[in-house]
Amino acid sequence: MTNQNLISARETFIQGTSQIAHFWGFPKAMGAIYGAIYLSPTPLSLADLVEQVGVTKGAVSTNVRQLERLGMIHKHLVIGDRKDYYRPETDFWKIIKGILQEREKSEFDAALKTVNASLEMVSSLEMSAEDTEIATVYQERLQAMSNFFNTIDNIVATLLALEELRITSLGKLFSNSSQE
Amino acid sequence: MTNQNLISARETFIQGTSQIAHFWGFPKAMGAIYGAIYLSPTPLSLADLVEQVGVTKGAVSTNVRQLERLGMIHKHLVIGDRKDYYRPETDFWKIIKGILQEREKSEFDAALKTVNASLEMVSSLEMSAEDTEIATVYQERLQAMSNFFNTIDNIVATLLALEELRITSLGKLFSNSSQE
DNA sequence: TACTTTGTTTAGTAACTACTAAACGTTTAG
DNA sequence: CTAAACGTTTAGTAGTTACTAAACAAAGTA
Repeated sequence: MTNQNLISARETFIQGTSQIAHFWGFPKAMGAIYGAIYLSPTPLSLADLVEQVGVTKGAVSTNVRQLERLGMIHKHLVIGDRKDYYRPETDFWKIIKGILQEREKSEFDAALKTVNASLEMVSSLEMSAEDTEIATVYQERLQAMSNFFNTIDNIVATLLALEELRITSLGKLFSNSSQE
Repeated sequence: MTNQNLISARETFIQGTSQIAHFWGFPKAMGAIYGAIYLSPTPLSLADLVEQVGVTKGAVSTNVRQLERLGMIHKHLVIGDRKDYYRPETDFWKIIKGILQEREKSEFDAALKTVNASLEMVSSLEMSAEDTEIATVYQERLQAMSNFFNTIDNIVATLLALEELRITSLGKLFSNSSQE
């Protein structure tokens, strides 16, 4: 690739994915690496990534492993070539689903459990009249939060299920065209 | 409040909101402070929060300001009392809407702009035959990502609009009961 | 056998974040 | 006018994170 416009477009994009990653709490290099792989017409080697992203191969090695774990990239092995190449997962719905299951889901559920645990603690034993009033407020508030979390959970599950079924009519409602 | 069950329920809950906050990239103390305010039947002062959360008043001061900026709590001023009291915003949909508008929206849009900027860079000038092929791939991939972001944007906007209209039938579909 | 190529792991570090302790400013009360 | 009450701001710090540089491991090649 020799065209300067393409190179600067790539650099701008990599810069962009880097920022996005940072915003969502991932390492910046991780976002940059995904950006480089995502844009490349051909699978990239570790050495390619070192050159395009500008970090050491150690950093590429660890970040690439994370990306693969999240299902954002895939190993592409070439026979008779010792290098590992990587190609992007381009189905973002699939990526989101994987991340929600792997990362969010676990932490999210843990948080929900804590709220429910508090809720159970309030529903027991006798107490003074004043404290009974407080307990009532606690129950209301904790229940409201628990319900909200369940609602979010259901919405996410529904969205992913819809995408899973590739319901294009709803997709068009949301001007979906990422995979047409 | 004297009942030990209520106190430990509160502590568990505060611990929980603290974890949630940390998971989403906010300070732990911020989550804990919101937890304390959320649960309290009466508005809490800065001194109350210092006691319940266990951080210094400096930390409470700064975190409380953040929470107010995000619309998660509200100042509750009492006439003839110099203290500031805080009460929780209990409508989580409202909170999410505020956060999406304030924090996500800005950063999210910036990221989207970068992708579109890269896209524009590719659509210009003549280049070698080889590079033209690359440019085609770039355009496809960048366009796909741009479309995906717009889809997400539309879904979020739709969800918030639905909640705004309080469409209870859909709410029931998702077992929504946080604000009934 | 020794040398090269490739990826991984480790020790050290620079930058960042969120806190504490304490100084500070402002308002109210005596 | 002084002192107390309250909230904010600042200087310093401990903990965390994501990186680099370099040692290391493994596997092919001369």
